[in-house]
Formats: sequence, C-alpha cells, structure tokens
Amino acid sequence: MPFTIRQIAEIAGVSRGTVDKVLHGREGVSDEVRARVEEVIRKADYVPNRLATELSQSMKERRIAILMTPLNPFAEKVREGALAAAKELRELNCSVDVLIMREFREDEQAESLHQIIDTHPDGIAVMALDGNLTREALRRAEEEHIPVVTFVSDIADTARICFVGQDIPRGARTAAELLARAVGQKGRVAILHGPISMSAHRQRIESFENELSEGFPQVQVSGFADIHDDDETAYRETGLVLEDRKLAGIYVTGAGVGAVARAVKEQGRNVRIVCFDLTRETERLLREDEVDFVIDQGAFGQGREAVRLLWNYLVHKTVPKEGRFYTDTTIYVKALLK
Amino acid sequence: MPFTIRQIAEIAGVSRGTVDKVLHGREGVSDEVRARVEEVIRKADYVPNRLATELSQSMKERRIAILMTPLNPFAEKVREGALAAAKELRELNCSVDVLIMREFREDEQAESLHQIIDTHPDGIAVMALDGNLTREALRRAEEEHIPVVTFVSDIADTARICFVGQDIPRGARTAAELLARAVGQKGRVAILHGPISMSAHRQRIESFENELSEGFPQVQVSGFADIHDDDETAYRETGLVLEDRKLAGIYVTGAGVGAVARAVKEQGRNVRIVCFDLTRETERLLREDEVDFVIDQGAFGQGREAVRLLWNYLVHKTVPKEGRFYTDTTIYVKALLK
DNA sequence: ATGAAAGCGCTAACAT
DNA sequence: ATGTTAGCGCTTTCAT
Repeated sequence: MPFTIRQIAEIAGVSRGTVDKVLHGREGVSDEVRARVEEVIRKADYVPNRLATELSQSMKERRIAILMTPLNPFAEKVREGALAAAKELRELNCSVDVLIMREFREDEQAESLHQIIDTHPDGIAVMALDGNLTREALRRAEEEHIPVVTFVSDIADTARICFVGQDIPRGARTAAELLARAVGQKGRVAILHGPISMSAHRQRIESFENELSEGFPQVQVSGFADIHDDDETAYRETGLVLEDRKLAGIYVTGAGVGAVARAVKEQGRNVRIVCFDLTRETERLLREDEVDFVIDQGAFGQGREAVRLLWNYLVHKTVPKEGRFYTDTTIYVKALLK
Repeated sequence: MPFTIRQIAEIAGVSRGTVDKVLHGREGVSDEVRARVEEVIRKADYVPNRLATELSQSMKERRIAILMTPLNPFAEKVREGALAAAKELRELNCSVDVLIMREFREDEQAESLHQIIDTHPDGIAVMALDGNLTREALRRAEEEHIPVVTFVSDIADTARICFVGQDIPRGARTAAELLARAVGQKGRVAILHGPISMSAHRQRIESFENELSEGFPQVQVSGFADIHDDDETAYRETGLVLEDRKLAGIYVTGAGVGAVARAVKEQGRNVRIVCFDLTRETERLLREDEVDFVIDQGAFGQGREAVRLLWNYLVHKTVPKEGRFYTDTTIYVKALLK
C-alpha cells in the first residue's frame, strides 16, 4: 500500500491536520515545519488517496451549472453525456443543473450566464459563443471565483480552466483523406458548410483544403456553399453544385446531410459523401450507402468530460495539460455499425 | 443526496450491520426482518455508495494474478493496459502480478495456472489457449472459488466470469469493407493469415469472406496463405500470392505486415493492404502509404479492463452483461495519426 | 439474530 | 502555529 497521510505525519513528526494544510498550501504552518513536511512528502512520493478525498469532500454540497445552446441531434448527445456524469456525481453530493438556451443568440447566452452566476454555483460549463457579451459574463464569473469550463466550442481571452471538445483540424484532415479515397483519389469535390460565423466550420474547411492540397493534389475543390445547417437550403444548394456533371464527392461540415443525400439520390448521381457526427440520420445514410464515411467526434464524451473535469477541478484542483481535452475522433463505415 | 445505509437502517428500524447482511445475502437475519429491509431498499431505490464501498474494502489486502502469452507488439500494449489498471488499484490495497509465458504452449499455460492457483490469489486473468489442459486448470480455479476472467482470447466450457476482448467478426467485416473500398470495389484479394489453430484467425477469415460475398460480390478472394505471424514466412508467401499479376489487395489477419509490405514494395506493385492493430510498425506503414487502413481493437483497453472487471467483481460482485466486454474497434488512416 | 463500534484515508472545524 | 477530533458511507468484528 502507498503511504497514507497518517504515515507522512508521523515521519515528519506533526499531525495529519498540518500535513493537510501543507498539501493544500493553506496558511497556519511555520516555514520551518512546512519545509520539513514537504521534504517528507517528496521523498515518500506521497499522493493522496483519490477515493478518500472524494468521499470526505462529499460532506460539502456542491452545484454545477451547465449552459447549452439549443438542442439538435448533436447537442442532444452532448446533453446525454452531461447527464450521465451528473448521475455519477449524485452520490458525491454534487448536483448538476442543465439549462438550454431558447435561441442561438449571444445576448441570450450572456443573460443566462449572469443569471447563473447570481445563483453562485460551484462551477459552470458552457458551450461558448465567441463574442464580447459572453466574454464579459465569463469575466464576471472569474471575478467571483467561479471556475468555468467551455465545451463543444471555445472562446478566446477568458480564464476558463479548460476547453473540452473536438480536435477539429484532425477530423477535417481525416475527412479529406477519406473523401479523396472514396472518389478514387482524383476528381472534383464540393464543400457544403454550416454557418461560416462559427469558427468550427471555418476550421473544418481550411484544414480539409490543406490536407487535400498536400496529400491529394489530383482532387480539386470545385464548389462551396453555405447550407446553414438547414435541410431546405442544403437540398437547394446541393442541386446547384450538382450542375457540375463531373462532381465526384461532397464534404458536409455540419447538419443537413440527409437533404444533401436525398438531392444526390434523386438525380441518380454517383457522388460520394463524407460528413460528421454519428446520429440516427447519418447512421441510416451509412446503412443505405448514401454516405461512405462518418467522422464522429464524441458528442457524448464532450458532455460527460466537461462535467467530470469540473468536478475534478473542484475536489482535486487538477486540470488537463494545455487546458484542453480532446474527445476521440472515430471513423464509421457501414460494416462497423451495430 | 441519495439514501445512505444509515437511513435505510433507521427506516427499517434495524442496525446498519443488519442492512449490510441483507444487501449481501449473508445469513444471520430472520426472514421477517430480511423481508422488511428488502422492501425498504426497494422503495428507496437504494444503491450503495461506490466510493465508500471500495474505500472500506481496502482494509482487506488482495492479489490479482495475470497470465499472459509471450510478448509481441500487441501483447505488449495489453500488458501496459494491465499495468495501468494495477497502478490504480495500488491505493486500494490490491496488488497485480503479471506472469508472462516463455512459450506459446498449452502445457506451459496449464502448469503456470496450477502454480498460480497454489498461491491462492483473489482473482485470475488469463489469455486463454483453448485446450483441455487449460480447461482443466480453470476448473480447478473454479473449485477453489477463484474467479477467472479470460482476455484477448477465450475458452469454451469453463466458468470464467467474463471474457474481455475484441469483437472479432465486427473487425473482420470492417476490414472487408475497407479493403474492398481501397481496391475500388472490384478485383482480386489475398488473405494472409496467422496460425489457423487460433480461433481468432479462423473467425477473421470467415467473417471477412462473408462480408465480401454479401456486400462486395465483385471482389474475389484469390489466394490464401498461413504466414504464422512470422516475418520470413510472410515475405515468402507474399511473393507467391503476388504471382497473380492482377492481385489488387491483401488482407493480413495477424503479425508480419511489415514483411508483406516490403515484398509488395520491392516488386513495385500497387497492391493495397489492410491489417489489424496499431503498433509502431503499422503506424509507420500507414505514414508511408504502404497500408491504407489499420483496424485497431484496443489492446491497451483489453489489459486494463480485464483487471478492472476482476476488481469490480471482487468488491461489487458485478459482471458485464452476457459475460463479455468488447473493446472499441477503431479505424486508423494516415490523416488520423498523431 | 441483532446491534455497537472501529476502521478505510482524508478534510475541516475546533481546541490548545 | 499546531494538534485533536468528528465526520464521509460502508464493511466487519465482536458483543449481546
């Protein structure tokens, strides 16, 4: 068995309470004693027992608040992940409130954040919109010493302790390779993307194009269109890019894949499709051979880890290195389903 | 906060010790009291606190024994996973001994198992060879009430509490789809497989062929060879299958991929390769475009989960449903690396 | 058959 | 500044 705090205390010739203070950098210990205790901890390679810490911490009641943008199939899975983590935390006397925004608007997000801060939660997780109102609200959280984790989408210049999300360039480069393979490593492809105002979509376009030009120079991007994560627009824009009779593939960065596939199918064209996020819809499209590859970026895990990381920070003061946590990027094909 | 055992005891009008006995089906409780307590537990939807259980269980010193077949790059990762889990268990007063066989032989496995059983460990995890000597040894473990988990490879007709491993048919079907795509969904492919005496290799062949004939009828299997997980044999046999000048792809079920790729390259042939398990070697082959897809079946996770599941059984008496735990099947392509 | 109490390792409030 | 102690929820031994 590893050393216990009791043994450390004995060796250092002090009480457990004193060791605890040293461990957490609390005051009330003379410099001399502190140095001695630290030395013993170091030599013994002492690490506090995780279970014991969490169990004793469960004396204190805690509350984590989560703010999510409006639900879609992707966000729905994120929510499920957050709820799963919340369930685990119940026995640790920590509750998790999930608040879902009505609209995808920055002013609503800021307002909700202020309301949440008013209730003084122990921690906040937020799918951050990258704008100044949100930034201001998060600064207030910082002032009030409420730790913040951003998840799914990040925001610059704030003191969030961590971002939990996808490694977007990695997924996009993977998409490029897979679409290139699906079309036989040559030919023309189109990019149908979501709202360009979201940095995630911009990055998905950029990394995709870089990977193509570096690794598959015979595959050219011949068309772009913003389909606004919206089925109707997607259907219409797909019709337009299909006017290129030589189009071999379509890369879809966001929602609306069902409509894209429908347009392709109705025209009886052989155009390969690669998209993101395994949902009921994309799973169906894989099964029906409408889509060749789906790149999943762990929606469930994003929700779950956001909550877990916040808890770990609260009780252990730990944070992933670099202040980021990337969920797995997973490739799905038809045969891998079920 | 959920109910505690203390509250359950109060409501039922008994002591905590009595509730504990009821929870674990121990004797020393009258039928009448048992029924009453069970009713309260049910109504309150009481679940014991996991952390508290484990912490209190750490009073008892435990020992888990692991028996592994000789190391190769795959087994090495499995071992790392087991060691990672072992590290987590140290603070719970549970030690993990890993024993590695000298040779890949059933008699040695049986002998080692008997020696392990002689030391009366609290649990055993074994990469089981499917034969009668091993089977007998595992029966003895059962008689002596030592729980057994098989991992990586399973054995029929024994009372192992669980098997931890790959979903082999799933991986093999995925390999078929990917190789079919890599060769353009038509043409001839060869199967270079490991020791046919191992059921894993037989299954990998069978499911691969099934998926091809169901989903990709224009892809035919034109050659087979046993390469014995061995580089020299692999190189030689690859030369032979390459005599088919129209060969478009090779499916490798086990080790030896490096030699296969070398033979292909030396002949300057354009033959696509799909194989299993991300290792330093296969990672290199992906980077150099020698291999198109690597299907990884979570070696690290297999080692880690074997140990974790055994621990969970020891302290919580829980077992995964169906008595199996499959690690993730993950597709790797070049762009997904790093 | 049932209950009381000590102990797992850690934290924090309280006493010295 | 430092030590003492009562918990967190559960298990287990020892009384009754």
